[in-house]
Parts: sequence; structure tokens; C-alpha cells
Amino acid sequence: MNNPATVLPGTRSTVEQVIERHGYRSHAIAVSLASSRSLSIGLIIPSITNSIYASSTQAIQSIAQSSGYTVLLGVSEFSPTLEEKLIRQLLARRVDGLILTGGERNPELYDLIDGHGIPFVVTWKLVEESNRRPSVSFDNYKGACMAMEHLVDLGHRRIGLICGRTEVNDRARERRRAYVDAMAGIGGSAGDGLVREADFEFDQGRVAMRELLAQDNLLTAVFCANDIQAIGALSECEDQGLKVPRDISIIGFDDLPVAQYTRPRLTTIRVPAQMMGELAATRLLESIRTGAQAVSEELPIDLIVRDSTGRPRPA
Amino acid sequence: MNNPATVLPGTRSTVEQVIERHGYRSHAIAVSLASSRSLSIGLIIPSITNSIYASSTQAIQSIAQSSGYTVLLGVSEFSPTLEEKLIRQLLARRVDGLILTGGERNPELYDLIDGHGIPFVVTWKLVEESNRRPSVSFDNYKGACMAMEHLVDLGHRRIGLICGRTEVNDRARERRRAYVDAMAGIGGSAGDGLVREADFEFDQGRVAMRELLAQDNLLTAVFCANDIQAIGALSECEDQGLKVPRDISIIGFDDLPVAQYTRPRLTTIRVPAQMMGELAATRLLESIRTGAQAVSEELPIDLIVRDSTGRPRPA
DNA sequence: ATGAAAGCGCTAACAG
DNA sequence: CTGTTAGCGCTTTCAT
Repeated sequence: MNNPATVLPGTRSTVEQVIERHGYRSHAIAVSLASSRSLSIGLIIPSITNSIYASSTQAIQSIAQSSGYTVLLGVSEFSPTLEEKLIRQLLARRVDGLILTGGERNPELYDLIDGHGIPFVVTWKLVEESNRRPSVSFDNYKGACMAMEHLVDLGHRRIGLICGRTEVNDRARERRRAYVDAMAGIGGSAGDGLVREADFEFDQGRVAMRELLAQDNLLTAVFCANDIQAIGALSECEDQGLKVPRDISIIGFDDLPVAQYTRPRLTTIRVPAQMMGELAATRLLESIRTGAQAVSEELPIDLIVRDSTGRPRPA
Repeated sequence: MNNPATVLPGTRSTVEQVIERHGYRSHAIAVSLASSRSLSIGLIIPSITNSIYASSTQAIQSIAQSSGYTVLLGVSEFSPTLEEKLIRQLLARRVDGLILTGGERNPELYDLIDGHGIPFVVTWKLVEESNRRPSVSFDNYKGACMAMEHLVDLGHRRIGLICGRTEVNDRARERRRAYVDAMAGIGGSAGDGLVREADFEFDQGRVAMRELLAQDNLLTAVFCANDIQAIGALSECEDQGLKVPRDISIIGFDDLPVAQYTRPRLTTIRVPAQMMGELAATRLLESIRTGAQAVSEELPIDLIVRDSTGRPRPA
């Protein structure tokens, strides 16, 4: 049944008949126990809804599926505690490999994974500090720098930031760091006053925008470190009668499919979510096969200029 | 280790020490083989990206997780063949239950599932024909009727339809049927000429809209049977200089979170995706526990009137 | 090229 | 309440 090549045709058909007659079906769990590989991989993402993670997840699932692997899904809801629980659960289920989101977690957790002797790949966050943690990702810091550079090039100096919760999201933290560095670079009045952290909900982007606007009406641009919040922000501007980009510029991050369907169409940073998913899965499966650590890779990102950014209005 | 209550404290601590000393970790696969339950459920959805399925998936994962169950994810990409392959794979992995999307599949597949003696729940599609197929869903036909009724009430008679591929999507088929019935009801010039089927991509909605517009410039409204296509359609109208809803009304279906962030804001039918996911998972787990068939339920839907629909322009 | 035997790590049923 | 035993359905190794 497992080695089609070395079996005589006669034997084969006999076996097939018996299989048919008895309605035999392979028992993947018994196979796993006996062979000590489960033909499954674990995937941990913080969220599926409203999110760019859906794209990478779909790509991962597709690659895994085509290699006969099943994806065990864990949604951590941005909670480190829940994430740890999920990872332990997947480990107990003896997944053959793990795809993680973001690089920041308790070192003991990494030790635990290593202790199980299975490979893993970090996605959505470049990890270079230690070469024992392979990652397939783009550079969040670099992407955020591109966004800020775009605003600065247009002439903006007073720029706000809306981003995810940096406390539980190292991608958001990288993006915020780029914002801070860019503001320092132009001698701009950054400070934490122009920064709002929020969850990945349209409405939270809207509220954050409202707060920024209330606080500093000299703001000429806002960098929203993800498109969801950017769309919320856009909406708040419109409700306040502000024309984007005439009165204020807004740039997003991720390039969700919907970003070209907002009005104005959203200028943003395109991240290669699908390619990242495909490559992460490919590298993980390769690593499972060879036993060697997965190979890291940095993927390219692009600034996509649409209609939500422009020169600041003369004061 | 499994029966905390009946173990003497002394024994307990001895066991715990041994566990600690040897670094013992439970082996879920061996547990599954020996106990013949895997503490996992399979979930099949057609797509994760750009889709309302993400909401139900997240809810299902969350409920499953909180009961100690792991979700094995299969994405069928609207392909019946792939779906069958995925179901067989999940069955081979001995999931304790299955959550399916839509009710239409080869009867032998249902027999196969029944043959494994595990419960399942159909979501996103009411199934009443046979009580051996429990479903937790809203009524797609009813929802589409509500949408059409809204347009008709506003005075529209010449209405187009953009929907998913009815050949591989029984939800889309139900919605199309409601459209056809509604058009017949008003003696309107329905026919297949005013219908376009397309994939769940913004751009396909846009193209479908372009085709409808090119074909019949007397159209006063279009029912888009999902918000993704509706947003694409909205965008096409704008590009052609048509004001929505002044020149043409557009109504969607699903009420994606983004639907209230389009301009104009999208009138649509709200489906209880999250609640459906939660309830489907709850009912499935209950069914796994009791051994009885899962309990069906019809969930309510609502018309959400926003700004993309209005009275038709006087001819 | 095929058959036989010994487990994989656990649960369940039973005896103590 | 605790210890022992026989599998769960397969793979793997070894013999034939």
C-alpha cells in the first residue's frame, strides 16, 4: 500500500480487492504513532478576521495540502498566554513543524519547541539576532521607514502614528520604532503625544484618528501602521469634513485587497503576504524533510502610492 | 494524571515530581489511538481571504480551543473535488466531528462521514430536506428576498444580479433563486441577461458591473449577493461617473466589517457569521459528547440600510 | 519480494 | 483507590 513500485501487479490487485471488500481506510493516527511523524503542521496566527494574516494562512494551507500535510490552526488573539497554550497543544499533538507569527516569545517556549526536535519558521517578522530562529518575512522597520520617507518627501513634518499594541505585537513595535526614528531624523515634534495604539478594528482606527485630531490640529499627515486602522482613520476624516489628502495625508500598511477600493484609494506599503505564506510553508516542509533548520529569507516590500497622500497644505 | 479528584495528595505530588524529573509530556497521538477520540474537529471552508468565512472560522476556533479541541483546517477553494479530498483526509485523521460549509455534496460523501460514526454540522446553508443533516445557519433565500424586497419597495423594477458561481456554491444558488423569484413577482424583465456570476474578488465584481452596465443602461439597481462584489461594483460605478444611489442603487450581502466604511456606505444584509460559528461549534461539541445528532438552528438576519440604495431616478 | 514480530505511548478493563 | 494487562492500527526491522 505504501510502496507502489516494488509490489508485483498480481499482489497489488489482490490487496486492492481486499481493501475494497473490507472497506478498509487508513488510520492516520495509528500511522503517526507508529511512524512518529504526523504529516501535520501547526500554524499560529493572532487573528483571521479583518486581517492580512488570512492571506498567508490560505497560502500556507494550500502548500501544506498539496504535500499531504494537514494544518492545525491556532488563533492566539494577540495573547502571549493563549499563544503558549496553543503551541503546547500543537506540540502534544506532535505536529511535524510549526509556523509562528512574530518572533517575540518566552525563550523557554523556543526551548520547548527545540526540545521536541521539530523545525519552525517565524513569519511576519524578520529575526536575525539568533540564527537558531529562522524567519521568512519582510522587514517591518524598513517598510515603515518607506512610509515615513514618502510622507517626509512630500513635505510633511508634523506626522501622527496609529499602530497596533506594541506590547503584544513586535511587528507593530518595529513599525513604531521606524516612525520614531524618522521623526527624530527630521527634528520633528514626535514624542508620544502623536502616537495612538489600538486594536485591529476599523472603529479603533477611527477613534484613534479622532483623538489625534482633537489633540493636534496642525497635523498634516498620519501614518497608520496597518490598513484596517487607516480605513477607520480615513472615515473619521471624512466625517469631520477633512479632505484627504488635501487637508491631511494618510498612509497605510499591508495593502489589503480592499485598500484600492477605499475613497480616496489608500496609499500604503504592500507586503507579500501570499508569497510569505507559500515560502514559509515550503521552507518548513523542506526542513522537515531534510532535518536541517529552515532557511531564512527576507522578502521585498513596495510603496504603493495611491490617492490618500499628497503635499501638506500651506499653513 | 487524568483524574485529579480521586488521587491522594501524596500520590499526586509523587507523580508530579516524576513528571517534572523526566520531562514527561503527554503524547496526544497515542492518547487518540488508545482512546479512539482525537480531541480535534475538522473545519472545511471554501476560502479565508476577502471573506466572511473568516469570522465564523475565528469563532469556531475559539470555542473549540476553549474546550480543549484543536481545529484541523481545510480550504476547499470552491472545488468539490478538493473538498472531498480534504474531508477524506480529516476523516483519516479521525477528527471527532466536522463542520462543513454549504450542504451540497456527493451523497456518498455523507455516507462516508456517517460510516465513520462522527457527527457533523453544515454551516452557511440551511438544510431541511433531510433531518439527517443538521445545519446551523441563516436562510440565504430569505436574506436575498429581503434585499430584493428593499429594492422593489424603493421602486426599482429593472434590477441586475451579481453573485457567486452557483455551480459550486449552493449559498449563491439560493440567493440567485430569490432574485429570480422576486423578479418574477414584479413581472420584471429578469431573464439571465441581467445576471452575472463571478468569483469572490473585488475586481470580478467590478468587471461584472461593467458588463451589466454595458448591456442594459436602463438598470436602476443591482443586487450583489456578497459585499466583496458589491464593493467592486460600487467602484465601477464611480469610475463611470455614476452616482450611487442617485443614478443606480447597489445592495450587498454579508455585512462585512468593511461595508460601513465604503463610500457610499453599503446597504446590505447582515449575516450572523460569528454567532453561527460559535453555535455550530457548540452544537458539534455537544453532539460529540452525547453521541446524538447535532441540533439544527436557523439564525436571524437583518437588512442594514445605509447609503448605497435609494429611489430610482425618474426616467 | 513477501511474511512475521515487536513495539509506538497511551487507555481501559480488570484484578487486587 | 491503585497496579497490571492487553490492545488501539500501524511501521519497521528482521527473517524468509
